[in-house]
Amino acid sequence: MRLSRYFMPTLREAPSDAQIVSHQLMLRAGMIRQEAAGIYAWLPLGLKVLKKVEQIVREEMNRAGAIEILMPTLQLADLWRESGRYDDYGEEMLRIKDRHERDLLYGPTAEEVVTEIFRAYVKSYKDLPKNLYNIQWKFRDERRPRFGVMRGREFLMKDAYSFDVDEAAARRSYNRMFLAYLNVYARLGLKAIPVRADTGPIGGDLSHEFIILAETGESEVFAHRDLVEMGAPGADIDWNGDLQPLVEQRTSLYAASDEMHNQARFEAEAPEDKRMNARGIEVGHIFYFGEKYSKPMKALVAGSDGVERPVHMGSYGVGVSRLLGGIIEASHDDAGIIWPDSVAPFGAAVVNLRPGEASIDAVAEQAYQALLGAGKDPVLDDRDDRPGAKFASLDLVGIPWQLIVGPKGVAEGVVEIKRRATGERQTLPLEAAIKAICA
RNA sequence: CGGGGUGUAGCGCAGUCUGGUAGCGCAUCUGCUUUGGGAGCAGAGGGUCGCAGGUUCGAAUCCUGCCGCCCCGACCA
Repeated sequence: MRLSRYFMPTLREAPSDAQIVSHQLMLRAGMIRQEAAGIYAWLPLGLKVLKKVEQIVREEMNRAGAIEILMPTLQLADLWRESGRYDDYGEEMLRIKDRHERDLLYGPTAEEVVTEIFRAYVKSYKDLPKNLYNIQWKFRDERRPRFGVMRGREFLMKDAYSFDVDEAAARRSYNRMFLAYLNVYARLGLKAIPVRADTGPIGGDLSHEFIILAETGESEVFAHRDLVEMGAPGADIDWNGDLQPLVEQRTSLYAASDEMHNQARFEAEAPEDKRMNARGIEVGHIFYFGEKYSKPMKALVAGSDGVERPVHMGSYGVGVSRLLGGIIEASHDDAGIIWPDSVAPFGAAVVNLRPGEASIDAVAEQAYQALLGAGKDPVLDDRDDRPGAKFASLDLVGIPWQLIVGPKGVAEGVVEIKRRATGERQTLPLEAAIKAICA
């Protein structure tokens, strides 16, 4: 991609409606455009990052044995009447009528739909367990949308739903998602803490929220330091094996958000030098809810004894669009966004300081082709701008590497590379520069 | 939904109190100079002042109503 032909409308100043840094930077970087309160159009750069985050979530879901489907955004109210939630959900549900005066709604979540799908086909314990997920736009008509994509009304969510024969089996499904979530956040360059969440009327210990650490985060989190340092389990664990020890390792250490926090317990369970008090952003929520939907909606499976019983379900959400805001909150500086390599809109930018000057163009093109061939998803900055303007906008949008091709270097047979995250620069021959970026 | 604010060019803002027909910076366009961290000079284009009524010789400015958006609170991925 050539920047001279791309659509990357960066702004020098942040629009005044944006209060938090991630919102300001997403607007300034030309990633999103607000179309209504809490509703955004995704511009090329924002869309690229959104797709990369989405793909990482997808890969980790698949790895953990979940199966992707795609459910509709518009749902029939009758399904929600079956579960009893149509009247309970309140003003946050966007209700719509079609031309036949049928009640529809723009889905805020999909338990009803997925349960309807499941019950239509699955009748036996032999077909369990199953985990179906989708990555789809949701709508919640928040009273007060804010913080850009962190608290929008329309948002992209990955929601997975597990189906099991009993609670013990459901726990195994839960464990897979628990660990898969940690892998997702790790790949996104985030430090995530699973904290016990309120299970409401269901009870039990099977509900966790995942909070990523960010100094500007909205919620407060208290945790044992070792939990953060322990990190993710990694891709190569035995997903069909017993995951309980790995989960227990991470749930036995103290971790709580402010509303669940108990200072006395914290002090009892973590020595003073291990007590961490930080700020974070909630980016995932998993819970087991048993027969809450399967019972009223008659999603029954026959057990080995031939008796039909409601299937045990759990649901697992990740706010995909929200994660973009979360990543930026966790990773930025005064100059702009610092994308982790895994989700950066472009892997590297080749900065041509003198577009139109044949000798420089040739080296820039060569660098660009080399990075392209190496699969780095590069962009060529051939804009007719001053160097300072180019550097500033590339820093702003957070491209991890800049490969700078200018007259001085080309005369000496070298280029310069700059790492966005650290500001570190190196002057190298082109070959070595490419190698360093691809390392 | 309660409280507070705000709406003037793509973005950031002044002008409103005290009515006289709209301005500044950035961005855009043209020309020249410049070229390693958001350049300089000269010139140009762009706004039914959120919408609808009303008062007035005259309304961005005063009055009424509506709408949008933002912030604080209560609720959520």
